[in-house]
Amino acid sequence: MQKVTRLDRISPQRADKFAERRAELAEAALQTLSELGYARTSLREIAQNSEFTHGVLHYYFRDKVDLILCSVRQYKARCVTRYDRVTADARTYEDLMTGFLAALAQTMRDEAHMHRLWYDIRSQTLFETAFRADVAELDKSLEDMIWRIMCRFAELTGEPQSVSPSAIYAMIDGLFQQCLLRHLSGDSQAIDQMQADVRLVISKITSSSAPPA
Amino acid sequence: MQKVTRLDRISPQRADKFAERRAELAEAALQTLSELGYARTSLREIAQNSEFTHGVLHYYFRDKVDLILCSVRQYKARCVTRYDRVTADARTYEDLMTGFLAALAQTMRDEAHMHRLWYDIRSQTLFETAFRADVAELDKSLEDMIWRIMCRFAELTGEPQSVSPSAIYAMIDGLFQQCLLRHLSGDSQAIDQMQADVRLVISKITSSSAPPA
DNA sequence: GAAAAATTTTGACAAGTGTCAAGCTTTTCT
DNA sequence: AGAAAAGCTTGACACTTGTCAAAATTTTTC
Repeated sequence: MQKVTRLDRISPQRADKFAERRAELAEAALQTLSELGYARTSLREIAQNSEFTHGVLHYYFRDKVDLILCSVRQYKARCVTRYDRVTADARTYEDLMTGFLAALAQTMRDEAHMHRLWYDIRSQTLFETAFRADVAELDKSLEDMIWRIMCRFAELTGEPQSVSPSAIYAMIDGLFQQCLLRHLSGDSQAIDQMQADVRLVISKITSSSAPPA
Repeated sequence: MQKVTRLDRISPQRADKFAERRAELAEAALQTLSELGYARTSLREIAQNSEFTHGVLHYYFRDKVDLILCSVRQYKARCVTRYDRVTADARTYEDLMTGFLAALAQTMRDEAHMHRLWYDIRSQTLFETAFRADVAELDKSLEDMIWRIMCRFAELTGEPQSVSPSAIYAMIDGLFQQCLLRHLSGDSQAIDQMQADVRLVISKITSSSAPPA
């Protein structure tokens, strides 16, 4: 009973064009989602942020979930390699620290709206199973990204890692999320504050010390 | 041009009854929100979780925002004093640690649905200014709660505090949030994992050590 | 117990939602 | 150039949403 649509055909020539449009519409969806949030984003609103009308969305996507899933995947692709240059360039502990903190600050300033969308969708995942797999995958990618940086820190100090990848990611993510809320609420000191906090926490984490008896 | 409604009268006798109904309906709202999430919670759905019909909501609340705000405040009242018994009872570092970790685990098991609502609404705050003040206040209360525990840790070790209240809260919140997502996704090890992570992080944080040069 | 006030239900409204099918326009193929 | 396919628009559908007013009911007051 499966209806045959454009989505099932695999014309190798046309596939590019089709995928291109999908990406274009997914981009419009990202734009809309980051502006309005998940709860208030409608297909018509998304279409208005593109150069097409709302009907076209069902030509390129099975349904709303399919569209949003595609958007999230597209967001991910841009997101995960963002900090790797920082790791590669740093030659000293302080170099790496400064570079990492600067990258965090720049992300906060330039991509605040995209990141609030990320947190919004991740919260949706607490209720809806639909996005769960994709969100978990993206979350893992971010964790890996942070872990690469922490490994570089460990190399530069000579100390071994003692905190697990997922834990250190969760902590930095928590600090970032807190900063995002303050930043969007108009707190001009939010970014500086976060930088100081992250610096201190990393210094604590990367130094070995016996836990108290 | 302000319309006179029941909300403006201050019959000192009746005020209790009125507030009681409000609380009752706010409770139904909490129930619904924690089950469906913010995006899919409607007034009719809330009414169905109460013993009234949907129309009554506009008798007791100005609008939907008023109702949800009231719910959040009600949620807060129960939430913030939850861990204070742990602090009071503990006589040793290990006591306090065990008690705190047990309280975290119990919260995760018993109140997972309520806490996903909390994260959902906090994410809404990234887009909407309506809840911002209340969310910030509740967030601060939770921060204070965590800080009281950390102060007790500091007392028991004799070491001074070095990480700011907001930073330590953000980190533990991050760990809790990560655990919540795993827990709701069916990961049976999520709680144990969180306990181990929190234990390690607190031990790192509460021990003094010079940051690397 | 009747009048007045408070409470609750009912039903409607205008607006917005995801979805889809029919038709129009453009591109592609032979 | 003509036929066929792909791309896109339009308009409708069934349904849900927040809001509100009028009526029905219960409670209080005198």
